[in-house]
Amino acid sequence: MNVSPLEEYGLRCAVQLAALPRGESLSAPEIAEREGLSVEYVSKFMLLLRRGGLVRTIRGIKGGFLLAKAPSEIALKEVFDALKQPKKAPRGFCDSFSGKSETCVRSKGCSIRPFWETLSRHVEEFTTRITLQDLLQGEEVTRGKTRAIALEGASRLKEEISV
Amino acid sequence: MNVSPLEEYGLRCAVQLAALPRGESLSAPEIAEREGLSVEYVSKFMLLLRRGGLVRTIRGIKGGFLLAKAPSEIALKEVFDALKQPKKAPRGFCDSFSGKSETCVRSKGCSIRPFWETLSRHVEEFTTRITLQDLLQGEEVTRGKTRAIALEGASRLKEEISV
DNA sequence: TCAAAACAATACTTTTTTGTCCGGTTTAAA
DNA sequence: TTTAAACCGGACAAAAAAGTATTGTTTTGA
Repeated sequence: MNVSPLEEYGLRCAVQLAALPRGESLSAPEIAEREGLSVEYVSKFMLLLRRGGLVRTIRGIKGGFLLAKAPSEIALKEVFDALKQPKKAPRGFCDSFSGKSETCVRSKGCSIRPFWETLSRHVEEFTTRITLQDLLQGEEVTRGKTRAIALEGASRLKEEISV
Repeated sequence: MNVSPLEEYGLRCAVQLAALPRGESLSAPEIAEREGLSVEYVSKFMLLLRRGGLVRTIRGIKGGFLLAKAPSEIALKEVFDALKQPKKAPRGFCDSFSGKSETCVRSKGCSIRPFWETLSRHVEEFTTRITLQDLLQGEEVTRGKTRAIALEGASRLKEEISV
């Protein structure tokens, strides 16, 4: 239950692009310089982000990267999804079954799944609602928005319960 | 942002112990059998859980493992903490600074930290409040409790805001 | 007392992930 | 048309994590 380097650095690079004036681009060496990473490594993230449709590239000398959409249109979840390991499906509880068995031993009556599902849902809610724009606007806005999400989610729960 | 095998399997093994009648123990081969894991692997988890103070062991033939506390006294967070890699501090955003710099490049004005902190706090809230006992009691109870936690957290937020 | 079964702990192997390297293509400008 | 700077993308190396093996210690009971 932790953040992979790919996720952190990739998000940081995306934020760098989000901070640019609309229409401007940034080259890999420039991003690498700003984030203190190697150019090669940054290139790797950017390729993933491009394949995920979040970033457009300009080739040739004077080339670089820019966001494919406005920062306010890009949810953090999109960034994380783009950065996921290409082959590997993401691990949740119960996805994995252990070596000896053909399928999850507890396909039925799993004691862990309900907890895991609820938690995942909350995380997903956050990451789909917070955008690059929100991060740009800094601490105040991010905290404010997360509060709003929590409150709203809670009212929805209340309704579900009272029905 | 995913669950490590250690965390999942370790928690499962803990749940196996929680399901036992009070005072009874379970041997590594028995746990391994029930979870479809190798005995050696299970032993590894159990060692971590013991070092974390969550599990007591009985040595010798007829030996085994049992919880050191009542299932209702063991929060999931304790289990996860015990299973963390011994040396490695957990990765959060901003913990890591990249190769070239001595400290995090964005020690000040980090655009990612407030988001990350808020999310972590929520996750922590869940894992400290849900216990092994809750998992045992099944889907209904777990879902109900997670709802309650969400609602309560939201009211607290409301107070903070209105002050 | 001895053997069998179980925990203890560390070393080892395999797999996955992280991060780098390098030969290729594209494009702007001299 | 040549050159330099940048992206492309797969191969490769290094580090971390997952999972196994092994050797040793403890205890029960024949």
